Amino acid sequence: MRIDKAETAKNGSADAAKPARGHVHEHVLSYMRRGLMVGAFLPGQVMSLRKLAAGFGTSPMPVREVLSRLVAANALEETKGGSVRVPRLGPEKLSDLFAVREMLEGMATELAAKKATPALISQLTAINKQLLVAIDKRDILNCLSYNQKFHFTVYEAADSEVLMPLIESLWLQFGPTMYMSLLIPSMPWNASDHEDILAALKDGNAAAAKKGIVHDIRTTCKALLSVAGSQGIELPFAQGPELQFDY
Amino acid sequence: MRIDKAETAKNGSADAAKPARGHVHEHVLSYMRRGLMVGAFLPGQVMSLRKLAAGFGTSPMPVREVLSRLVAANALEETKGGSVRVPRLGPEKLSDLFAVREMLEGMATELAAKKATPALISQLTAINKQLLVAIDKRDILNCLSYNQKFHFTVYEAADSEVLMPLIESLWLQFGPTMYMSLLIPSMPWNASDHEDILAALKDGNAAAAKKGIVHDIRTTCKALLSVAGSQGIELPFAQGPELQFDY
DNA sequence: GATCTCATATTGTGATCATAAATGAGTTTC
DNA sequence: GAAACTCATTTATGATCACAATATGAGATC
Repeated sequence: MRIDKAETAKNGSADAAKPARGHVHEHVLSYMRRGLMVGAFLPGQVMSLRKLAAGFGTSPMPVREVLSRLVAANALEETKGGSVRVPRLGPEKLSDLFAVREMLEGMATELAAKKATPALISQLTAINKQLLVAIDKRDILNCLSYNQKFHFTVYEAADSEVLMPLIESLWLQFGPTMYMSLLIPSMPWNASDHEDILAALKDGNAAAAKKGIVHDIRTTCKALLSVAGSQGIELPFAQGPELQFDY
Repeated sequence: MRIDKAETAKNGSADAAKPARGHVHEHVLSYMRRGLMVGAFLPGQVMSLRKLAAGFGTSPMPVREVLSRLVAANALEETKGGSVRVPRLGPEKLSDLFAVREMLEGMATELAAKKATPALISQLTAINKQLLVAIDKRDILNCLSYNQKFHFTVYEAADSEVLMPLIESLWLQFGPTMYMSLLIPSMPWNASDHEDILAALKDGNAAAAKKGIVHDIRTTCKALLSVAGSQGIELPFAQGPELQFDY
């Protein structure tokens, strides 16, 4: 897809199909955030400003802003040449990342448990049911989506404007690696801890809920490290799949 | 200071005094990061793209990128109109912020204590001595500078690429409020916990070091909340002082 | 005297351009 | 045959422009 100069330059004429009124970068940002968490971009992949812009059908400007923000959130890193790419996470950084996850997400879960409502619990139950379906179908995209939705729904209930952005930053960082690891046959797919978390939330047992999340995170980390250690996680694709999933 | 069209447009001619070779935004970013931590910008202050650019003697472009990144780091917030400003922190957000600080910086200190070298300890001792001088002279800028340098030197020793950016994000968030509070006469200035931390590091006592940092953070939080609660923290300046300090 | 209205100035946003660095392919050389 | 060099393409970057939305301030009205 290419940018047609004649169309973009005189966008003031016709082209009523342009609802984007000065908030193009928001759309690009949310797309890329979701894409990072769900496997649209792979570790090591370099992001070309112009190519991405062409893909979105915009000028490079909004994409520049978005990439800047993602670099600031440590979701992307800049190369020596000024390009940005999806970071490759080594074992040390991966365990660092997950140790901080345990801390932050454990704290958020504890807070959330103290404010949990029946509505929240039924919502989480529904999400988890959809997650189980995705796991059963071995549908990576929806698996990642619903797992993310489950966790973030819990954390959202903590109602902390400070914790949430930090947690999001962490998820953006390990998202691409997580996707890669799910492609490896030996990687275990399970959401068994979610049941315990739900039970703890029903009981209003904050400590147990926290313990459940921490265990979930620790299990994921171990699985990730084992597949990252055995084989070098190097896959044949240069680009992830189309970003289409029903969440 | 204004941008002279004739000079900037044809920068390829003479003007050998332009070391900035495609890394202008880096300079702007580090300046603004430090400025936020040290009181060059005040809570509620709106940042004008063009005015800032004129102040830096550049086009608005590098400033746009920097402001974007600071928004992404939650150091600045965007208004409804698309402008960005320094956030005003309410008591709830302030205590949220400091609760997370305790967690993250406590963890970093624990890690640092396990890797502490004599060189680090003597370095910290020197910084703390300078901090005490700044406190004695009631020099706000250097007080904030050296306090920040003390803390960050500890955290840097933890050697975690994950923790450090998160902690920096937190400091950028409470920096302006911290500066404001130091202007209030009733605000206590002390670094008494730093001695305990140094002692704990010398002993290789990670738990004690962590406890020291947590106590330091908690004390700061209480002081901040008390002055924020009593008076509404509203100061006569529209802009902070010039950014000049010898750190 | 306070409020509303409207003209003006200022703002951010996206597009485009110029430039220099970096990348990569192609060729040459040892 | 492998290493190194050259050149063309692609890259990000900063500056500038056009436009729409917002904020500002003066003037008129109640």
